Amino acid sequence: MHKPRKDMIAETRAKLIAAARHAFGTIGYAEASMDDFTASAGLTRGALYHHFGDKKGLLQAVIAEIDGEMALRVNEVASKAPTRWQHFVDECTTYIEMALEPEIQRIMFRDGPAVLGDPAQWPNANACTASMTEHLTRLQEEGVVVPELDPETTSRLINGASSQAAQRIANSKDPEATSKKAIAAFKQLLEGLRKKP
Amino acid sequence: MHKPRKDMIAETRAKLIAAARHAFGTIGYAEASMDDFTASAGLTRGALYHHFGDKKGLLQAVIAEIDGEMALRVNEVASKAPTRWQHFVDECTTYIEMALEPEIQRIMFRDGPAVLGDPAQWPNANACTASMTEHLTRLQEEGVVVPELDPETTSRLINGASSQAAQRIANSKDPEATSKKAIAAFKQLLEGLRKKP
DNA sequence: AGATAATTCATACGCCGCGTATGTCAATTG
DNA sequence: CAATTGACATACGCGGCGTATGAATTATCT
Repeated sequence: MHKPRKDMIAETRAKLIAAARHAFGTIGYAEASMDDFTASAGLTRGALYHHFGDKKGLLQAVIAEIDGEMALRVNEVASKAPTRWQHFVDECTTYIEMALEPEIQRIMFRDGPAVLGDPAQWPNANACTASMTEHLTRLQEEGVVVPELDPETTSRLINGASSQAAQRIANSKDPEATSKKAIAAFKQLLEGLRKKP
Repeated sequence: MHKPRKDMIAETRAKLIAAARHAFGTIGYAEASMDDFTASAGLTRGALYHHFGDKKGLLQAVIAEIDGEMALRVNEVASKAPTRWQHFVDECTTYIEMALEPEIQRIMFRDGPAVLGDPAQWPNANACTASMTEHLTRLQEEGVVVPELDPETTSRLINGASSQAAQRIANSKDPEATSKKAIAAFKQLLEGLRKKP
């Protein structure tokens, strides 16, 4: 009794994504040879081109997967905050923490934008920003955040700052100390969004 | 009467940098063929490898040149502001405006970081951030900006947000409207840095 | 000034990675 | 049980990169 065909396909797709994700996350997109990492999954480039069209298509699939995971983690952590504002701040700092992981940093914040362009235009990879945007909208409705801002624009800016913060921490000689400084500066910027009493 | 040798060398270096800058800024680093753009400068890859070591080395030279130009422009514009805080804000918004130019956006904010890594670690390409960092330090001394922040960290975060703002504007259907929204959000974030009276 | 060394670039070669075209085998469909 | 579709592997050619080599000009030394 063999597995049904659909399962086999899903399995090869998953294997390719996993192998590519590892290669992209370690040696980087440009240096990752398709022959090499398909072989490491027990396959060949034939399978890759069949399922994903080309190398960029596979990168998109990897990014979609990571984006989904990040959104899950962000919601999980932030949902425990007492106030909505705190929820929002936790969301942002969690974002920074995730961006510290080499794989995420490399794929989502460096090679991804270079190969696929502006992250705001990526298909199937906006779960994180979407969540942050929604919280900002709510905070505006509740009068916590100044009302004249465009939520999505704001969350994208925050996203950019997060990415820089993470890079700075990751490349630091003393990540612990740098992390404190970066998060402090970050929170200070966020304070600018609050309505003054 | 021939030109002295030093001038000839400087000229070929300049020609290579100019050709590469154009190629990198339009079709992008990865797509730019060394054979093609060296030929467009009337040279071959031999000259490139001799002067810059490899393709990355040439990218570094291009980046150093652009960075210098950006720092000049930022200082020029911002120095006309009445107060130091306004000077600082103008500096930031000028930064966004420059990041709107396709060549700068592509080379400094997309391909550059992907190929050379964290911009904070680039040699000979920190004039812009250095200037912003210094102004932040002064503003802290004058009591305008909250004192507990690390100036360089803060300016790097701002840098990241600027880059995102610029990308958002550049890819927008209505750049005029998006620009207003992005700069508004950006200024709001900067407000968080100010000491409350 | 003449010989030698060093510098500046061009040319030639081989390797590797990518994309496409083609082939093969299994699974589905009627 | 044919016929067809889909899922991969294999084979081929092209282009880009890096290096090794070569040629011509300029600097250096005696």
